[in-house]
Amino acid sequence: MELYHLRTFVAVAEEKHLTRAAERLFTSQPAISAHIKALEETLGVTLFDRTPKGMRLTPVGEELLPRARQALAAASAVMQHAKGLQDELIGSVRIGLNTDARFLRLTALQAGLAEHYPRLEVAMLTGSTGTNLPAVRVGKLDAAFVTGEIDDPSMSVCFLCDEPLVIGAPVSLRDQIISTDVADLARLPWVYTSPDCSHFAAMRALFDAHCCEPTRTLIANQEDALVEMIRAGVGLGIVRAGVFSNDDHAYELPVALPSVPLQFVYLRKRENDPLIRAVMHQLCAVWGIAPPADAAREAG
Amino acid sequence: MELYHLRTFVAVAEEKHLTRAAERLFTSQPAISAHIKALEETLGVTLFDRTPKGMRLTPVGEELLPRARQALAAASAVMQHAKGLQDELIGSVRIGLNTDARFLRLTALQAGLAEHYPRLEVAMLTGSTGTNLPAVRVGKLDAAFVTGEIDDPSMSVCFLCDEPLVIGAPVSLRDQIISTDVADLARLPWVYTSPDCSHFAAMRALFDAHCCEPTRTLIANQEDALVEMIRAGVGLGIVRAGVFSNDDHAYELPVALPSVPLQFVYLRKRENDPLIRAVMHQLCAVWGIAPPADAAREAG
DNA sequence: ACCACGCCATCACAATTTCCGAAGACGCGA
DNA sequence: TCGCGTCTTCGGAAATTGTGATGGCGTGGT
Repeated sequence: MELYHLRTFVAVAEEKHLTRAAERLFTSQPAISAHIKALEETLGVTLFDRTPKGMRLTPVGEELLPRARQALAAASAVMQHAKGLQDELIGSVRIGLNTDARFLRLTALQAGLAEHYPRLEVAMLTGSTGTNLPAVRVGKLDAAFVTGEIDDPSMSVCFLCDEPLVIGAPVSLRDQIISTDVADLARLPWVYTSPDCSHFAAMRALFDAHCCEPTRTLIANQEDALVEMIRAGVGLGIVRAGVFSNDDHAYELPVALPSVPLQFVYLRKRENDPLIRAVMHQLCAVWGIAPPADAAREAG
Repeated sequence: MELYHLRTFVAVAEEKHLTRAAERLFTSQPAISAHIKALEETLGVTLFDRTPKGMRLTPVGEELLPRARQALAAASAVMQHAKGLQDELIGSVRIGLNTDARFLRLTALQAGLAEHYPRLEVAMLTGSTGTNLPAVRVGKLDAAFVTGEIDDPSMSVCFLCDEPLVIGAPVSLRDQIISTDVADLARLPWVYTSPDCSHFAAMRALFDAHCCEPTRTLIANQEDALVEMIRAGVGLGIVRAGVFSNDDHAYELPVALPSVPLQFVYLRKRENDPLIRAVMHQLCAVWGIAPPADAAREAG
């Protein structure tokens, strides 16, 4: 028994004629006849009395008709519900962060996602470039903010902005900072970032260029931990410009540093995933950049 | 969308593998794959995430699954209900009577029908042979008791018993009944049956044989009316033997009359109608006669 | 690092089902 | 009695569905 049997059953019951039911269902009358016959055989009951005037429901058919309607309605409900879910994103998306929410414009992103996909649960998970990348690779994250050049063909990378770096210094060490010469600074205590952080590369470049090695004091792989260490006076460190504005405990040294790109990454194979598309769409709107074109052509 | 799509959907959702779902549904894995693909296309949503380990429901699929189950259950309810109605007779059957209920053994017939077909509504409609036959012909009755020979090829006739006839006379006329000679009796007042009643034929035969004509007094086409007329002293009449046993107002004259057959008739073209079959089966049980064999061979 | 395994998607072709148009059977009404 | 409208049946065509083989892909064991 299939749905078309029931559809035909109901149509014939309502039209009381095979011919009219056939017209209503845009098919031929023999087809309708066969449907009814097959249905009657599988059900083992007679649904209609055949009269010269048409088809009249038997008491059994009368009794089965509302159930058939119910089944059709239930099937229709599936389709209806699916239509409602058509372009709806439901479930959750996990986005890895690598720095503070304001700089990443998270409230705007969250607002855009919430507005367009009210049933999408958005999880913003703090981390760092170093932890975000593998998390995205293994699927623990759907996408993530990272800094620095990403050289991974399995990743799609979306450039957001250049992030200027500065050397941050605690106020408590101001007395010991007599010059902004890198070699001098290297002798002071430093808070290291972890090697998988892009700031680490910037730091290496800086000291290598001046042929010196900083004093290692502490390694922090979370940016806010790093910032707190600097503010607490543990040592100098490389941070994004602006984190110490109007800060009583730390300030920026006027040393030119290269900037690193802030980027948004996700698995390339998911670039056509509606979830990713939606997040990217909102993200690009927030950052004022063009969303990635329909990337089907480079999917192979 | 058809039911098999939903069946496959549910099976895959439960088995989490196309392969296993295919085994469960006794078909091949590509077929299952096609079902899911087609369903996803008609619904416009993605139901499963394809993983190397199998199929995992998406949140959308998760949401649609119970509705799909509901639709399948509704369809299954149709079949279930139909199975229950399989050999059940529902609706009503109209049986025409031509004499009193006890003689027709109606309580036994009613009991048998009620026991085997509790949902069958049985209507016993009083009438006479003359009114019952056309009523059966035009479908106002499904079957009827009649007396006398029936010569109608469109009718199936089932002989039940021979019905002995007697001349009934009112006690109030006893004084005027000096002999049982028919010619003498003919001079007394008579209550006629209508010409379409088999008793009428018996009456005609009786008087024709004795070359006399009875005095017509009143015509009654209902047997109980006839009986009442006789008891009220209106005149003599031909009735079934036994109706006046222990009756204070009328009695039977010892005049030999031919008997007429009591029969049960229905439209021959309905002889395979389950309703007719059921009634005949019960009727024959009550009357202790063999039910008509599967009459398919003489249906043409 | 490699290979074997299990998973699903796709393909071409076969089997089945469904569908159609025509013809037949039947009862009704003119 | 004939015409009309109904449903049923029939043969062949069309569409759908199912099958087995093949390939891509990721995983886990060696």
